[in-house]
Parts: sequence; structure tokens; C-alpha cells
Amino acid sequence: MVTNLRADAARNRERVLEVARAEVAEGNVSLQLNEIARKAGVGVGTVYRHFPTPRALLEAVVGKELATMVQLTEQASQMQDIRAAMEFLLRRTLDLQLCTSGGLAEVICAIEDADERTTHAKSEMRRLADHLLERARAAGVIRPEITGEDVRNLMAGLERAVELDPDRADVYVSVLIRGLSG
Amino acid sequence: MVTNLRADAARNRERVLEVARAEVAEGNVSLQLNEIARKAGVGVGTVYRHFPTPRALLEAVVGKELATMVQLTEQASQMQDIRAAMEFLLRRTLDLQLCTSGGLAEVICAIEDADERTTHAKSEMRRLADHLLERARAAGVIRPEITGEDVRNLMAGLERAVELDPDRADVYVSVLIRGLSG
Amino acid sequence: MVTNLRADAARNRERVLEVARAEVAEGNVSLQLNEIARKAGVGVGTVYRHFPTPRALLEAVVGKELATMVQLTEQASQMQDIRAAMEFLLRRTLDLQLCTSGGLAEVICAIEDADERTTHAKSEMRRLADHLLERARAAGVIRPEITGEDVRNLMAGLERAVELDPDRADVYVSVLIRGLSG
Amino acid sequence: MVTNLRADAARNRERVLEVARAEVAEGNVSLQLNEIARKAGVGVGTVYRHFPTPRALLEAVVGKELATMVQLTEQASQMQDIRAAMEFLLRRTLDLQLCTSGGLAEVICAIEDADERTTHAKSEMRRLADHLLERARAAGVIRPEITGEDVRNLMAGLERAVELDPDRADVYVSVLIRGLSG
DNA sequence: TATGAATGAGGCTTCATTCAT
DNA sequence: AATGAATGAAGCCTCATTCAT
Repeated sequence: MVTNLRADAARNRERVLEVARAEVAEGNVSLQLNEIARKAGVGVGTVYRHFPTPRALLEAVVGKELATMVQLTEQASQMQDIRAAMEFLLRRTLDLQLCTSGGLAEVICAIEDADERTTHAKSEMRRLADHLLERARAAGVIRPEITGEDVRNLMAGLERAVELDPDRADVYVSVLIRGLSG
Repeated sequence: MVTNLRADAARNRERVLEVARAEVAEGNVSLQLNEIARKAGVGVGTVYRHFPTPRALLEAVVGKELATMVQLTEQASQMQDIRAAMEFLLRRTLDLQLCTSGGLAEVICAIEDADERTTHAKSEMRRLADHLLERARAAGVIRPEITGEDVRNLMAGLERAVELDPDRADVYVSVLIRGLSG
Repeated sequence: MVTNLRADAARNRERVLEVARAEVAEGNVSLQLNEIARKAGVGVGTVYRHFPTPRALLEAVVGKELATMVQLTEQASQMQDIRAAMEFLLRRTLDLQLCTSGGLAEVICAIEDADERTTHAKSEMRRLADHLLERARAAGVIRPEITGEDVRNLMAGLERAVELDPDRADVYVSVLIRGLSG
Repeated sequence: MVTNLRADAARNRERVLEVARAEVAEGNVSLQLNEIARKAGVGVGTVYRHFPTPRALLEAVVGKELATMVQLTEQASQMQDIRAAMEFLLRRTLDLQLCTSGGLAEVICAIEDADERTTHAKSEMRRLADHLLERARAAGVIRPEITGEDVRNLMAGLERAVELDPDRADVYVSVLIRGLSG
């Protein structure tokens, strides 16, 4: 991703990201740049240089998952069984959202992005997902009035439900799938 | 509700609650007691006396809605058309959750309560809801593996989805209903 | 000035003002509220409560001098010898400006005030000064094109000159007086 | 001015100076070396190499104006009409001070200089000005007790007054001229 | 009981300066 | 000679909570 960076700068950036990732994994989605600097053993300024806002840092943290989402969507697009594709995509999406404690969902549902790479990834993901959804609608697997936006919103909601009882993730996904079905 | 309270104390309590309710309605679920005291025209200490923690205040605020939920659940229990009953209950629940900006959902899904009256109301509501659900399951209106807890969690999630796009509330409710259907 | 204040609050307020006054006297006109809190031995919040902005504090600090200015202007207004009155007023004004390290001049020349009592005092002072100036103009002691605003601006400038060489204060005042003369 | 400098180093120096000059012209007299480096497209280190302190940079920036001042003073010295000479010099000095947002006045009135070329220019300027003043005194155009230092201090003050109301620059200059007159 | 002044930890962000590359 | 990443002190301000009145 970021290449034109001095070796030591890159190392620091990685350390910060690592710490931030750990925070997110622990559920602290509102990242405190000072705290992260301390844990990463770098000066505050360093964190601010790399990530001017908590938002930018969050996007960098979930960037990997967002990229994965794009890949998954593409993968799903290429599956023959459209219902299986939807189930696959939603289930995997949920996993990604969960391991980022909702950070990914937040980035996906945000209207403004801090980093344009986020915007690009999101729009690519949407393009693919909307296309898949179109096929699903045509196949009668998804009700016609459901938009891609709806699915993303419902997924964000689903994630919250699963946070409340992680053991029921599969049940909840199946509820959503059935709910969306035509 | 609260007895053995001097008239002025009761008046203060009400004023605080009113202000807090307005805050919650505006989406400020993490209540700032200082701010509330100021708006209510009472000292901070007074707020703390009546509501030792923000949590306690939140519970007091949504107490009315929680009571309404109990009533609604009871009402739903008495409806003949079980599917209509479920739809009625979920839709109305969502409305209550929305007008408390998720405060109600938070209280309902919380494991620990600050006030035991909350605990009582919640358990009463659960009893009634579980009973309704039992009937719904028997009637084949709800899939058998769905528990009352599941419904509550999914409702909390639904509320988040609706927050993301309030205009789609009806669609999202219908998705949930269908998803729960046997 | 401020009366409806609890005894301890008033004491703290005074302590803060005292420290701030000392700062100003030492030339630190841009008051640092944290620093002042520390020196006054009170919490930062206390300072912020009494003086929401550095500006408000500065105005409070020079309030006394501003009041004195109003008195002096009134006194000057009642003197028979109009030239002596102008000399008296300018010289005394300069003294007040100097002992506030220009803080008074800054407040006087500011367009926006933090405290409306400042605004009142300033407008009272201007009213009196403009009246005196009118008389001075009529008496041919001040050139006709000079406005009250001009005098205030020139006094602010004069203060800077005097800061550069305090020993020459009298000379500089006499230069100004002569410069203003018709 | 600066010799024995590699071509690229000289170019960098110039770029920095240009940016700093623009800052000063806009009123930012306390120069932020980071900011300037960014705008000049050079590293901070480069700025520090050429100008170890903000002060040094400021002196470099107003060096041109200081040189102009020397020229103007010389020019004024050669004018026949001594009153016209004083008026010419003061008015032009004020213009220079204004377009450096007081930076020039600050350098002129400073006791310590960062760069000895500043010291030289200042002393040359003083020599010429004092000489002119001597003539002015002799001609009865300037009051006998006024020193060159006084004039410089008063000019610094005048600049402040003009900053407060730039439209009155001419009036204020005339006040000073008259004030200095014998 | 009520008040609201006081506290001060805790979060934020900037920026002058250094120094490894 | 140039770079610019890194530093971290230093300033800012808020707000949850306590406690003297």
C-alpha cells in the first residue's frame, strides 16, 4: 500500500497500526491517538503524522478487512449457486465485521471517508455487491425492493445482534437471509 | 413510583427526568449529568442524589417506554391473529426504541440493571413475550429455534439498521418478520 | 462588582485575579489559564468557570484600570484649562496602560468585548472623552480632524514607544500633545 | 550577500526567504519554520541550516527593507528642504514598517541582532539619521531634546497606531511630524 | 435536601527542534 | 548539503464526581 516511506518510518507506522488493530479487536473503536502512541512506544506527533485523525487510523486498521471484503464479494460473484453465494458473502462479511468490533461496519456505512483509498475500496465493493444483488433479485433469491444499501445497513445491525450473543451468529445470519428472500 | 419524597424533591426529580428524556430523544444517550442539571435548573448534586449513575438515569428515562412495552406485549398476547400480533409488537417496539435513540434497546439487552424496578419490568416483559413466542412457534409463525433472547437481540440490531436509514424502517421490519417466520 | 458569590468562590476568584494581574504587570498579556490556575493553587476548572476565555480574564484584570480611566476622563472634563486637561488625561492614561503592559490599551482598542461591563465602561469613557475632545477642538487646542478614535489609537502607539524607553515617557507625551494641537 | 554557497543551496535559501517574506507581509511576524519549509518545498533542516533562529530569518527577510531605509535616509540627507526631508523619510519609513507588519520596526528597535550585517546596516542608518536630525534641530524643524532613538521609538509606536486604523496613516504621520517640530 | 463551586484527571493537538538517513 | 520523520513538552479544554456551604 504505502511504499515510498523511509524504512524507519514504515516500521513506526506498522507499530502504530498494530497497536491500533489490537485496540479495535478489543472493542475500542474510538481510537485515542495519545494512548496508542504510548503503547506503540512512539511520540504522539508520529501518530498524528501518519494518521491525522482517529478516523484515518480506523480506516487504515480495517483497510485489510475492507480489501478482503472486496475479494470475498468478487468470489461470491463467481459462484454459480446464487443463494449459496449470498450466504457465503453475508457470513464472511459478518466475521470480518466482528473481528473489527464493528469498526469495519462503521467504515462501510460512513458517508465521509478520511482516505480516498477507503472510498475506492468501498465503491468497488459496492459495485460488485450491487451486481451480485441484481443477479440474486433476478433469480428470485432476494426480494426486489431490497437495495445494496439496505443489505449493508442490515448487516451493520446484524453485527450488533451478534455482539449481544456471539453463539447465535449462524442463526441470525440465516434469519437475515430468509428475511431478504423473495 | 417513588413515594416518601418531599414535594419539592419529587418536583426536582421530575424536572431532571424531563430534561434527560429530551436529551435521549435527541440522540444523546450518554447523559451528561452536569448539562442536565443546568438545563433542569437544579444543582448537579440534586441530579446525583436522585440518579447516582448515568445508567440509573437512563433507566428512569426509558422506564415509561419499558412499561409501554409490557403493555404492548400484553396487548399482542391477546390478539387472535398471531402473525399480526408479532408484526404489531415488533413494529411498536421498534418505534419505542427509536424514540429513545436506542436507549430502550440498551436497557433491555443489558445484563445488569441499576434499578430493580427495571429488572422487574424486564422480566415481566420477557415472560409475556416468551409466552407469545411460544404460541407463535406452535402456530408455525416463528421458526422453532428462535428464542425470545434472539428476538430481543435482533431487534436491537434492527434499530441500528434503521438509524442508518430511517426511511427504510418498514422494509427492515418486514425483513425481520419474514426472517423469523417458520 | 461581583457580589452574589459564595465566600470561598469569591476568594478563589480573587486569587486567580491577583495572579493574573501579576502576570499582566510582568508583561504576559496573553494569559495562560492553566498556568494561572497552577500559580493560584486552584484547579483549572475553577479558572475556566470564572473566566471562560483568556480575554475575559484580561478584561477582569484591567477592569479596575478601565474604571479609573472613566474617572480620570470625568475629572479631566471638569478642569477649566483644557490644554492642562488633555495633558493630564493623556499622561495618566499612559501610566495606566504601562502598568498593565499594554493590556489596557488592548482592551480599549478591541472591537469585541468578552464582558459587557467592559463594553459599558468603554462606551462611557468614550462618551466623556469625545465630549472633552469636542471642547478641545472648539478651544483650538486639538486639530479639528482628530477623532476620539485617533487619540486612542495614538495612545496605544505611544505606549509602545514608551515601552521601548520608559525614561522618555514625558517627552513622548509632549510630542503627542503638540502633534495633536491645532 | 552570501557567497561561497553552492548554487542549489543559494536557490533554496532564496526560496525560503521568499516564502518567509510573504508570511511577514501577511502579518505573521513570528515565523514558523516548519510551515515555511513546507511552503518553500524544502526540508525543515534546510531552513534551520540557513537560519538558525526565527530571529535570523526575520532579519534576513527585512534586510532588503533595512537597506532601503539606509538609502532613503541618505536620499533625505541630500534634500534641501529639511522639513520636506523629514516628512519624506518618516512617511517612507512607515510604509516599509507597515509592509513588513512591524517586522522592520522590531528589528530596528531590537538591542541584540542575530546577524552582524543587521547591526552594520542599523548603525549606518543611525549615523545618517542622526546627522539629518542634527541638521533638522539646527534648522529649528525638530525640537532640540528629540534624539534619533526617540524618533525610532515613536515611529515604532506610530506603526502600531496605523495598524489599528490604516486609513488614518497620513493623519498620524502628520501628528508625529508636528509633534516633533520645534 | 439542595446547591453549585471546585477539582483535576484525561483527552486533545501543535510545533520548535533534533537527528538518522 | 538536504531531507523530513520523530520527538515530546506544552498548551489547550471538558466533564464526571465530590464536598463544603
